[in-house]
Order: sequence, then C-alpha cells, then structure tokens
Amino acid sequence: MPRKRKEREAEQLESEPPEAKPASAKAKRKAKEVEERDDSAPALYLLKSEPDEFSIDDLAARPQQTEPWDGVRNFQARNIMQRMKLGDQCLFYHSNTKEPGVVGICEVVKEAYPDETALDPESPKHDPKATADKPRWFMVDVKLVRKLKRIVPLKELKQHSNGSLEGMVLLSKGRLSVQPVTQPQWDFIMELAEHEPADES
DNA sequence: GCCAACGTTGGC
DNA sequence: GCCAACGTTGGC
Repeated sequence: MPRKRKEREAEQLESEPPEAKPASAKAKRKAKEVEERDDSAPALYLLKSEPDEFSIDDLAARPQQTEPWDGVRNFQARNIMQRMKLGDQCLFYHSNTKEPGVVGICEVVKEAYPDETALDPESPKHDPKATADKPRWFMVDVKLVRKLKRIVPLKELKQHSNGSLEGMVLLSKGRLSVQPVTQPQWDFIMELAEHEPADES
C-alpha cells in the first residue's frame, strides 16, 4: 500500500525530533545546527497568541507568571517547540488583534511535554488522533520575563524587512505560530522597544 | 468582514 | 503521488 507523500511527511514531522533515524539531508543539516549551537546562550523564539484568548497581561496575572503554552496544532510549530530548552527566551507576540506586535519576553521553564488538551474530548482543542501513548501534540511552560516598554508593532517591524530584520520568519512565514528568532533580530527589536517609534511620514 | 496565504485531507 | 477542495490563520 503506497503511502501518500503528504501523510508520510506529516508523520516524519511527527516522529521528529529527536534521535537518529535514517536521516535526510534536511535532518543532517538540522543536527549540525543543534551541534553548533552555543549552549551557553539561550536560543531565541517568537510565540504568537491572540490577546483575546491569552495576552501578555494574562500571563503577568498568572500565579508564578507561568503558563503552559498549549493548543499548538501545527507540525512545524510543534517541532520547533520540542527543541526548546530551559532558559530559552521567547518574544511574546500579539496576533489577530487591532495592533499586532511584539509586547514582551518570556522564558521556557518546562521543556516539551504532552499537551493534554489534545487528549481531552471536552476540549475545543481535542484531537482524536492523539492518544496517551502517542500524544501527538506538545507544549512547554513559559514564564514572564518582562513586558516591553512599548509594543513594537508588526507595521514597524515590516519597515525593516529589507534591513535589520531581513529574513525574519514573522515577515515571510506570517502564519507560523512558533518561530525561531536570530540574535541580531532579537537585539534590534529590543532596541526598537527602547525608543519612541520612528516618524512614519 | 474580507481575503490571501498556506496547511491538511481525501479522491482518483 | 498529484492536486482540488477545504479549513485556518491572521493582517487589513
């Protein structure tokens, strides 16, 4: 029975990471990236949330200012999340709202573990394909580090899409809800947050 | 509310 | 294995 390609790809994504499998060129590249990663520095990411659902202020109001990042239902996003390590830093991004943009920083305080909302038939996020044995979806816990002095709006980030933020995933793969961020991109956004927005006219 | 972009599903 | 149809995301 020939496997459907998309299905195979999805399963590949599902069973990744970690640990060795035959290893495509892509997988090797990824392994090399991990190997070369400087373990002394936390990795950097961006997490999207719709503030109507869960905002940076909701995170700030939580006990311990900590929350499980549940509900991710995209393989690529999940795989990125599964690579997160304790202490990795994440930009908190407000999406699907009046003023979308980066609003704060949070930190990984618990590495990937099964997302129980996928297993719960009562949950709107329930996934019938998820089982206790093969949970399929994972989440991390994040803790608020700080809110930024001001929101750095998407509109403003876009103004630098051919400059300091060239190649930023947010600007090319707009829909991915968990994304890697590079150190220069991170630093630049921090810099933006410290200053008043540049005059747009 | 509209719609473009993109991921997923399923027929063949 | 291709691709059309469908669903979701998210900016505007």
